[in-house]
Amino acid sequence: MGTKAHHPPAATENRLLESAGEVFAEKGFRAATIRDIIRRAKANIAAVNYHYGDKQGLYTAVFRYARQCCEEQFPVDADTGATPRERLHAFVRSLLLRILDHGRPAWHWQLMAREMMEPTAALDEMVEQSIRREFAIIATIVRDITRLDADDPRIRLSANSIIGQVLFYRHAQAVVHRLHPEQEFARKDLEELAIHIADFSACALETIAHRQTAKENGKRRGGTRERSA
Amino acid sequence: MGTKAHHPPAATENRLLESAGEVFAEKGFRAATIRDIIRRAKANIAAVNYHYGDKQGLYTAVFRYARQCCEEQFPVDADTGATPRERLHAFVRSLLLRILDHGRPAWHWQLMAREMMEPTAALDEMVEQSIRREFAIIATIVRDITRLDADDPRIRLSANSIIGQVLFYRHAQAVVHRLHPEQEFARKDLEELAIHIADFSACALETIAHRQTAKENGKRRGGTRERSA
DNA sequence: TGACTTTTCAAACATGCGTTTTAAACTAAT
DNA sequence: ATTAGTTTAAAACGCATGTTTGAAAAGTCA
Repeated sequence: MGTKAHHPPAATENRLLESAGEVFAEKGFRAATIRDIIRRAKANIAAVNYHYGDKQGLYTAVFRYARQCCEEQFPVDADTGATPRERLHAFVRSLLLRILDHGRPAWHWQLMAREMMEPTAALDEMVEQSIRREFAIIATIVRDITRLDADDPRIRLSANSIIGQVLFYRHAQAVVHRLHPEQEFARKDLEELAIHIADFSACALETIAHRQTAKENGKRRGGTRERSA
Repeated sequence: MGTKAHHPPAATENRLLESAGEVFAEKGFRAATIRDIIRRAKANIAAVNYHYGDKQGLYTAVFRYARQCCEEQFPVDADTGATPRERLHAFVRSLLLRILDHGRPAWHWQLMAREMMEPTAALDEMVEQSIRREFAIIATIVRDITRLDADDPRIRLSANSIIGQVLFYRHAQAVVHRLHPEQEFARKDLEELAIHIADFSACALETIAHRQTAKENGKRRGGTRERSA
């Protein structure tokens, strides 16, 4: 009851979700004001309470809306590319573009970044329904390149390393801009950035892979682990 | 006028800075309330306006205080270790411990992480007086390992990759915990983590270095750049 | 059209916030 | 002890915010 009975409308609800997404992403949950949201949405102030109960209800609705948009716009391209190295590049590129591309749903990932830093209940839902799946994909790629055992902790660590390199440009964007003002992140720059991160990571993973095969070849010779520094 | 004329006191000011640091780090500037701060500091509500003018003044004071504490507690250990690889490990370890160690000034880096995401004027000061110097250090290490030209963009990109791997565990801490609840970040785990990140990065950098020397040896043969995928 | 539901609207309410004010308590020098 | 200067204390002010209210408007179906 309430959410049906009209096909063309729901326009206010959509405008509300879009505006709320922008404002929540820009200001954060607390600093965002309902009055600002409804002004952008050209709606009345009581609309948010009528449709979503209260501010928190609107917030969680925005989150569901964002995830839904993200998924239909960027289907998880797990099998793009034949070689593991190509799949690594595809993964990095996809994540990087989603995070930084100045395209339409620009606020989705800004919201997610906020949640990562200051988690609410919305983050749990997001982890279980999106992030865990993505992590499994990159973990598989890492495993294919390194040929490590599935439960080797280095797989998890390496996957974190790769994701961390990408997310850096979202979380520390302000610092990067201040540190290197000349660097602008147009589409072309993002492509080069994706190539670097994928290459950087692939080099590391392949070295680990070589160690692994070397150890397997000389199994009997020694049980000690090699170290770096 | 006002900040002298008493040696033993200034106790309220210090308690105010400590409490404010905690609260600002936990809640963010906007969500933090003066009443919460002065309650923890066991001070009167007018104290913050008397000593720092207003809430914003307290915030910037807290930032200066945090940077000062950080610097005297963790002097930049640029020359620790002989080989570039050892220096890389020392750098990563130092940054990782500062960011995640549950030691005393726990809120300093949480504050910084907030500033990175939602920059105010305080970030500019921080970039110029701390971050830029740290970035130069890691850039030098990268250059020593790869032997790239000082102005090669790959140096900047690789430095970002290294820092990104470390900062990931601060910025996405909530996600990491939800994804792998079994992983706890005690001191021992942090040491292992530092070894992984340093090793992962060193492997990547050394592969880049090998490419570089190979290219220098066969200079005349071709001007095309090698690509990854 | 006319009863009925759903949505929009403007105004008011209650609360928590940063800030100001006024005075009291304390400290130290004369 | 008196005085001047500094710090603390409690109460109040003004304002912006989330939320509620009650009625008007729009839409739906007979």
